[in-house]
Amino acid sequence: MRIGELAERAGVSTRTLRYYESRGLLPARRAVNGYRVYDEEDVCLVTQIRTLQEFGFGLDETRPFVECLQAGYPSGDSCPASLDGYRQKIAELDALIGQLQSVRDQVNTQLVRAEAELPGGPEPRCEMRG
Amino acid sequence: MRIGELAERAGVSTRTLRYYESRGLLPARRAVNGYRVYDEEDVCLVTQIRTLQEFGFGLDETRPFVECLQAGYPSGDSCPASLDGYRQKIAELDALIGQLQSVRDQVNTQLVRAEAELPGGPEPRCEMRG
DNA sequence: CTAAACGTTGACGCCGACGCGAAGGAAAGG
DNA sequence: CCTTTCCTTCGCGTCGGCGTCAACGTTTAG
Repeated sequence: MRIGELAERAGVSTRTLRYYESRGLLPARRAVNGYRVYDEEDVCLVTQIRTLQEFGFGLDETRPFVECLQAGYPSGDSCPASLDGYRQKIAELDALIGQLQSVRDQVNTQLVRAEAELPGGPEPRCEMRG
Repeated sequence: MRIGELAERAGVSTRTLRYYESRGLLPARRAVNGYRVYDEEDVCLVTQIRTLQEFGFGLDETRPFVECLQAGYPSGDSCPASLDGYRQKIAELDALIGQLQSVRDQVNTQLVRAEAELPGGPEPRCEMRG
């Protein structure tokens, strides 16, 4: 299988595949003419990467999963390092969600206050209410 | 007041102020020697921008607030357009938080499944379980 | 034989909000 | 006069994950 077929089967662009290779994920054998050659497992590998990307994983963060597959395990999350990757991402998401919730509440507070002040008079000019 | 003083009083870099000017926010009068000249209101203006930035507003999204202040209103959110800015940002935050919650749950599901499979046998090789 | 459809490497573009450095003018103090 | 500090504009670098040429070689179908 060459890069075009892999790209189509994995639902990504050839540019993406070459980029993955340049980043050290997805190594490729080469044919005599220099063309990259892939096998069935590489489809899984790329699919794994894509799924994690949708979960917000950066390419570097997919590495444990990729290495797990390359080591011959049945799925990318068959290794402890991958599970840690999941746990860390969950922690990051929780932290981020918490921050966003906090910001959301602050903005909402500002909105409510501003709505209450609108009908009122001129109010003090140029206040630092952050 | 020149750019250095404004920068210090507003807690930003001079580079940032020049950038704001280049983006059409924070216009500056010029002294005969070409130096930028600011007044007290500009401190409020920059402070307003900074606060919104902390809320995740892009520079363009701060424009209604800035124009509101420039129009002479007591605070950046004294105008209807600013309130709409708040509302839209809240909506964006809610949407984002919802997506992140969804992703978090999906990752957690994967984690639980993978943890359950780890102790088990070899399992099918190279599955597309996303 | 030729054109189309693949493949290769290399390198610039994008987005946002600046950081950072160059090369120079201007003001203030000793 | 000299030094320091401030100011000016210009323009590249950053980060991630590619998109999009360019310029060229290979394979395949007609």
